[in-house]
Amino acid sequence: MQLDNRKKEVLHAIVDDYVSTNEPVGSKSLIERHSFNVSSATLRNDMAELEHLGLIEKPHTSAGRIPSDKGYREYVNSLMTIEELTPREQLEIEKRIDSSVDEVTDLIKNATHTLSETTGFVSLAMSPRLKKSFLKQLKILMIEPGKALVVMVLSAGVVKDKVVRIPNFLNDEQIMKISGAIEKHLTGKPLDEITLVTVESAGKNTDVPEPLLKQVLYEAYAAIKQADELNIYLEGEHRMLSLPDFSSLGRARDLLGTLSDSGMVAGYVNEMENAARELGNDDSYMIRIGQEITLEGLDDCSFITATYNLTDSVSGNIGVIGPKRMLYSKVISQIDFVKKKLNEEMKRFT
Amino acid sequence: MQLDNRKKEVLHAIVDDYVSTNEPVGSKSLIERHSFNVSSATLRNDMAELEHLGLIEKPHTSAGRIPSDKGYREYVNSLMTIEELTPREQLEIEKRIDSSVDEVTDLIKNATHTLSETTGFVSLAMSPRLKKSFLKQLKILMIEPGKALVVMVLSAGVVKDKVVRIPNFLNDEQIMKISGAIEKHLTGKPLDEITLVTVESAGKNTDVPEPLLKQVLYEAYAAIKQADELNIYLEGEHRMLSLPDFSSLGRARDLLGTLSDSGMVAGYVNEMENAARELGNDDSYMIRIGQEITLEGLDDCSFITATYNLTDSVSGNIGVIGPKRMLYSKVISQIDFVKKKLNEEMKRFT
DNA sequence: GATTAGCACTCTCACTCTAAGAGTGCCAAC
DNA sequence: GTTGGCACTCTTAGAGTGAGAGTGCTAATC
Repeated sequence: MQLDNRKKEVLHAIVDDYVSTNEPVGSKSLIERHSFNVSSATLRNDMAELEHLGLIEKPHTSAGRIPSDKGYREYVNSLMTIEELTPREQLEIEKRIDSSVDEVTDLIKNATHTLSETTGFVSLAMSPRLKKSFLKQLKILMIEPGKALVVMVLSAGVVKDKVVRIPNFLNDEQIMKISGAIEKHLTGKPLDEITLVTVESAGKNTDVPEPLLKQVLYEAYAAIKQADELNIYLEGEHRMLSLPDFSSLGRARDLLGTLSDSGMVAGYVNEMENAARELGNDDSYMIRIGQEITLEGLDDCSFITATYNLTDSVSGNIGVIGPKRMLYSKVISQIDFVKKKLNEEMKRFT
Repeated sequence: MQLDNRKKEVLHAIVDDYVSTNEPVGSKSLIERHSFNVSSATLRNDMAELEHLGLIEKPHTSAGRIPSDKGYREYVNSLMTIEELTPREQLEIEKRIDSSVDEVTDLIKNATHTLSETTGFVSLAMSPRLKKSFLKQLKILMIEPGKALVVMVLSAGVVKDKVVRIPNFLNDEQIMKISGAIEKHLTGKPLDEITLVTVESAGKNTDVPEPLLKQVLYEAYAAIKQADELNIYLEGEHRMLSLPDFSSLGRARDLLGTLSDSGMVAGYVNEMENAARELGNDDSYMIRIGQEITLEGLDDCSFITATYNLTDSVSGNIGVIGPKRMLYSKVISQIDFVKKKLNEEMKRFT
């Protein structure tokens, strides 16, 4: 995209004005609001050119221009400058991040909440991808005949558990043996290297009768697999209803309908993460604008995420879904700052 | 409320027609749609009377009538007849209730989901009130120096845990001793009879140095208290946006805004439950209509809940928030049937 | 070649006006 | 107590209008 300097400034100004006023921007009001040292006719020529390039568009013939998805993309990639949050804003966020919680999950939920409150948009976070974390402890506790609890402590400081069914006849001692054997053989192994075969061979030399043993091992395996399932936390969906961008009930309905399927949103966040890795993206954030988002009903939204790290190899995402018409530089710094604080807090757990 | 038979029929018909058409009901259309053997002028007199009694109202001078909150209340209390679901509808619900889950929480979430899908409204469930359930097991597992996991098995078949901080110097053996002592003394005690004093006296004769011991006991106590905290599961908020009753964005915003504060909703459900108990209500459901609901933004809603039982003394609520203008008899049977299925499934856990 | 002033043209938006339609309340008669 | 009749009220949809904002084009100017 080769744009001369003035055209860049014009696009920049159009995005800024449109974001702040939510009105299509005309050549005259551009002149009024900014100090271009040319006439409105000249800007009209520039604007025609920008429209020709697909960076801005008109809602109708006699309206001003609004940025297209491509225009926002250009703005985000090349034009905007990201400013640090003011100390005051930073303090506001720091106050909200609760550093007294004892579980990583609570910390993440807390950060999600903070992000929704500060941006005023929908915020979301994925639970950490635990595939690369390894087992530090695994205990099977008898709850009652036929039922046991598998408790796992993972290297990333995360505790997971799952209630499982076991054969009725098994006693405490037998369960302890199996539990001990699994722990002994699998401690230190990353979750994604643990398969049903690994678990079965770990329990091999326990003197528990074969079919019973096998069932317990299977359940233990299922518990381990469940531990690395991804969760997503979404918050602040209702905030979208207060934005003029979603004053049409239809759009709002489509948007909230899509967001209610949290599994789908989680899948999309993963897709973004993977795409960024493949591209070797070195930005601290990922961004998708308007139609770039393949989820239904998010055409008028932008989706911004960042990656937090629990350990070097265990990470997750945190981000925001807001209207396309947002103050990108501000929102990006907010996400970035929350992520930074989250990373700091997470050191306590590992 | 003494109404002669025809007036009752008129109110019944107005509610029915308004619920199905979402249009104010006029005297003429009442005659057309129902076989009253009188003229529209007579109905107009009856309607004037019903309006005088505050049971129906006019949106404006020349519109038909719509039921008032009081009218709906009369309808629900005295006029409607609740019909059983058809076998087909029952099957639909049975298919959705997943009987393979191993944890009570999952079962409840599943029932909530089912209820939202079948009614098309917002559904909600409260976690069981565990105050009256008693401790069956309590184990403290060392996770790493300074950190432990308190695992509790409760009489109602529920497993709870909490990560807690403990003094760094404590070793596995000391923790086991404390854990054993607590379990020995508190097993069988209902949660609401366990106080900090009880826990402290339970751990008294452990030979662990005083200040360290005290901290662990306090954390164990905190874990027990956290176990009986109430959770609420809300689902299907976005469905309200598809209803004509919330086609005004303002109303929709207020409603979803209120629902986003799940703690507040949970408090309200508790209040309903307590009020019903005090009144010795023997209905299988509780219902609040329009302004009877003290939550902001729910003026156009009705709130219906039922009580499920995990054990004789451990119960929770499940219900629906929908528009006032709903098919009460149908929705009530749906809630009732889901509750019944839920109760049946819960027997597996206790 | 870039910039500008001027102007005709287009489209939206807010307003007003109007007629149709639905429903009511009341009165006098049955 | 019930009914037919009728004047009255209020909403809604549609049509028409003028103001306002903005554009694109042309011809002149720097």
